Amino acid sequence: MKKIGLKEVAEAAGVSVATVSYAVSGGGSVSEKTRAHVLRTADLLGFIRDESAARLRSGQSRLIGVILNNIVNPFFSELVAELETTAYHEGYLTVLATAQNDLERQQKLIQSMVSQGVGAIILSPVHGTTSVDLAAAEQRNIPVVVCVRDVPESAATFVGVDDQKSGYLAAQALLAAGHQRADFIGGYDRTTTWAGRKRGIEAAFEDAGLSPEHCRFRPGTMSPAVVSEEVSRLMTKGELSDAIICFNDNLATGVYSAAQSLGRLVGRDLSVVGFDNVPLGRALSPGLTTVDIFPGKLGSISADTAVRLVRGKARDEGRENRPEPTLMMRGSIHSP
Amino acid sequence: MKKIGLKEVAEAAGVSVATVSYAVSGGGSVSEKTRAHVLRTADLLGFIRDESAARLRSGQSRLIGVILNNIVNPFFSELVAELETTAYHEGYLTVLATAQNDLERQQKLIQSMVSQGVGAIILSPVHGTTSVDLAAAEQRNIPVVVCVRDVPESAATFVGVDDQKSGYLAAQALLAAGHQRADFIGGYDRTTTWAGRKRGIEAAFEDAGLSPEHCRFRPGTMSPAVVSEEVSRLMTKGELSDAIICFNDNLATGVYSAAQSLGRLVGRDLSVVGFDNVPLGRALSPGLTTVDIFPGKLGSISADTAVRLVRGKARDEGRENRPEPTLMMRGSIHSP
DNA sequence: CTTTGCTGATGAAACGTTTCAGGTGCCGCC
DNA sequence: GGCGGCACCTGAAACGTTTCATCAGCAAAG
Repeated sequence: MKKIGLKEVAEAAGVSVATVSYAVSGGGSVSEKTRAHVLRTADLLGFIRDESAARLRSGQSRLIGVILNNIVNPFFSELVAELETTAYHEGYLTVLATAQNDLERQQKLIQSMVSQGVGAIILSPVHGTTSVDLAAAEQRNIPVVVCVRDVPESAATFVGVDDQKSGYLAAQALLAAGHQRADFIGGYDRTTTWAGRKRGIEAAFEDAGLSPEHCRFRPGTMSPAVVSEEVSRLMTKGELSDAIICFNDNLATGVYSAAQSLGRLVGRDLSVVGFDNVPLGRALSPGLTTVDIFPGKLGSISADTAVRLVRGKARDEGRENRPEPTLMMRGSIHSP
Repeated sequence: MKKIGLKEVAEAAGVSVATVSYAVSGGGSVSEKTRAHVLRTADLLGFIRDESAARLRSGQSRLIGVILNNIVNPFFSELVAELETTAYHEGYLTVLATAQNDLERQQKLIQSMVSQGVGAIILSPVHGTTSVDLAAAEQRNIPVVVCVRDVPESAATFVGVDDQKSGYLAAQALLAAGHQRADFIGGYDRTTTWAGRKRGIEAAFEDAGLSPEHCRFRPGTMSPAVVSEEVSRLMTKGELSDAIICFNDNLATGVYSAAQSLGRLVGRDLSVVGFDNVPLGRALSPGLTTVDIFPGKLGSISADTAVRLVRGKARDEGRENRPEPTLMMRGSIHSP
């Protein structure tokens, strides 16, 4: 079973290799008749174009690299799902990899992706990423789209929501219900996302005439299990307020299970609010009040931006269509 | 900023292109001294190997294709997460795409992946997939690993659990609690997975001395929202038993929210059991009793199998280490 | 009739690697 | 001193595609 390449098709169709190439890739000038004929023989023989060779020669890639921390978090599942779908419709395949909070691994992944010849990289950076970490890609003229978390002082295009506004909305929801204190649990404090939300929360407290000290900030984890353990511990020691802002919905499940095992009821004994608005939050009982940051939309915007950059369009367009964070009210907030 | 290839490194190091190639790829015979010298200059210049060219020439790929229906289902998130991690450690990158229950799309994806030159394809097939759908890959000698659901009459390696046993365990859990009837909700009846579980459930009823007719089979959806709607409808009409087997944990969340909106309590007024054992099930209250089929393990086994096949090892090894489905008891079952 | 221009088709040179078939030089052995 | 053998290195031919420069043919214009 010999491999079918342009050459084989050309022979069978009685034309030159160049003509076949133009016919299948739609370029050049080929008469309608020969084009049809070539295409017919091509898929008669089962011709499949070799993108490796095409990329080598033309430098154009139909591959987009995606690097993120952890795809198990439903926020990223949703993001990736939409990202992949829009990329597919634009004719691109996605190479997916997870960096798992490991800067060195992220580094290697960027290298590998460049090596594989992706046309662009969509990156949700590990905390601690700096602009020099993106150099490997940018040296080779591979555009980078930074996603969800920004990387400081980088010129790369950023796709994400206004974190400060998100934080403000979350805190405001609790304050409006009459809470005077809160705890902000989870996340990594070295990310721009965490820092932005913190500022927003503080601003909300100030606008309500309360010192920002009324909110305790407890970053450090992205694992629901750890949050659950931490909340249990703090709660039994009485060191926790009854208003909890979780860094994301996924972590909020940790609060729910801690509450359950201590016999407290979310929405009656304590208030919880999250970020992301993933489907999971609707399944919890009571439903989780959360700040919707439209994970799916972030995915499709990232993909769109990436393909625009691959195709060499201007860097700045599309920077404006960032979704607006929106409060999604459900039953997890009570009035003290 | 010119591109740095073997040639540039060769010039800078004062050796031939061939030597550089051998040095960076570890083959051939190169003295330790020159190898070290070459490697040093290589990363001084920031050399990054072009895998497209390498693949073109050698036919060896460091890419593994993964095609599944829907990555939003946490079962698949877990599977993909482990898959990607083990592939990474073996030196492979994964190209991820979703077929979204669309046979034609799956077809195109297989083509694209072959075209991109993946070394193997891991496929969780759309319902209705037959062995001819895999021809495009197998003609080009690209091994296919079929995952979770099998494709009938295919020679491809299969990685998945014993579905019949899983179904048996789920039903048995309900029967042991004293239930006499049940409803099996969700899933697609044309998949081997659904059919296997159905057989297992029927077997359990028979072993308990009950006619299999005591269980109603209601396949047709993979969406929690649809399940929720369906359960609400059937429940208010009184057409539903109080023992529900959900095709997977993700769908079970639909039952939870339906129950909540109708004022019924899972674990007191009705029993629910799922399949998969994803983290989500622990966050629900009460915790979801489920049949663990080890999504992560399935992912890593698939990856392992795929790289073994890429490297040309025998087809049959490793078929035996399939995980055993295991019942995971939590609070979602009551005794009527 | 010659020139110009245009359409459709082609030959051949890249792209960056791998890898085969040699080619040096050097050592040790008879 | 000649020779085989070894370790190390190199030139050059592929791999399958894109794409530039060219060309044949033909019609319209001069």
